[in-house]
Amino acid sequence: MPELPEVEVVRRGLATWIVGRRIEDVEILHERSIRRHLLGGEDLRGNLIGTTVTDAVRRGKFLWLPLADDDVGEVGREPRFALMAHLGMSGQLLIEDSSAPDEKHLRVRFRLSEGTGKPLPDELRFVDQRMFGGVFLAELGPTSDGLPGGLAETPLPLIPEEAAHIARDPLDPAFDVEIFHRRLRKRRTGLKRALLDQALISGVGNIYADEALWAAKLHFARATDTIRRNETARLVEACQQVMLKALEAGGTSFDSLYVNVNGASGYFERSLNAYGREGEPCRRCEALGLQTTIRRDVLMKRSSYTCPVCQPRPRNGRW
DNA sequence: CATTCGTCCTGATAGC
DNA sequence: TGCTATCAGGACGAAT
Repeated sequence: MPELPEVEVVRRGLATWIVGRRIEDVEILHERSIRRHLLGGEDLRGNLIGTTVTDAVRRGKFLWLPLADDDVGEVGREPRFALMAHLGMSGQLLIEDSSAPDEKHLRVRFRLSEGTGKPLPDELRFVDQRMFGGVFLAELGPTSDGLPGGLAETPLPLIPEEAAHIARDPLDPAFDVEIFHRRLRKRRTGLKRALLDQALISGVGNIYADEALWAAKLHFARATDTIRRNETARLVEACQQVMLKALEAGGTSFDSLYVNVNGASGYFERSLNAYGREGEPCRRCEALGLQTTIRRDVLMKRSSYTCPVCQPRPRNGRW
């Protein structure tokens, strides 16, 4: 499941291989993957064809490619539109040559102009088995979000309206722990629910939420309005540490032509401490000579994994 | 207003 | 063998 590190790996691949290329054609193989483009497939095609990708930007799990219009007078100006993508659960953005056979779950094909110099793959493909993800055209809004977890001054580039409600992620240099702490304390919910709320802190999904909570020795049901400043700091550091480690593991091959999200996340599984480890020993306890096993609970219809010793359940917790 | 729930989707897997 | 049931999860609109 692509969470922030996996999406960042994809972003780097796109920044390396797609920026500067022109979109020559768009082929939509499944309408569902463009459902968030309300004006439909023909509108999407018409708006994309002839534009040039100027950048690859990410916030949380949202990814977008700002586009310059080739029309006279538009080149060189700040892009006003972007091709927005969300990978959902199973989405991939693959950079491939048109000679490569179509993937079984190929949903949208973007044919690209040739780059300068050596021959480059001429297609960007959106592949998505479960179709929770999608692509669409977004209008870029003003820079000053001043909002979700952010500082007043927002560095470029512009943010699509559809992502304006998404908070800063823990790897964003402008992520502000103090603002996050204050907003967290105002919540009347459990800690993991808050972590998964993209309007409060973005990029954290079910897997890294469990990993960060384990690393910070905090329970998912801990009431957010009782969180202390040093606990928030510990949690944010845990999020950063876990995500940076995953990024390090998956980001090493970002210049590969084949940007494979699943391949990247496959590596991460080997270094998980909590997620998916029900019944297996807690590594931290094990090092201390204790025989504790990770337990699984169901929260929000999703699995949550904790160490009952490192992460004791709070008395007045909120599930 | 804040918070929580239900829904979308497909393929792997378990159980009979 | 082949059928059905269950599970996985991000985001968003609906319900509370």
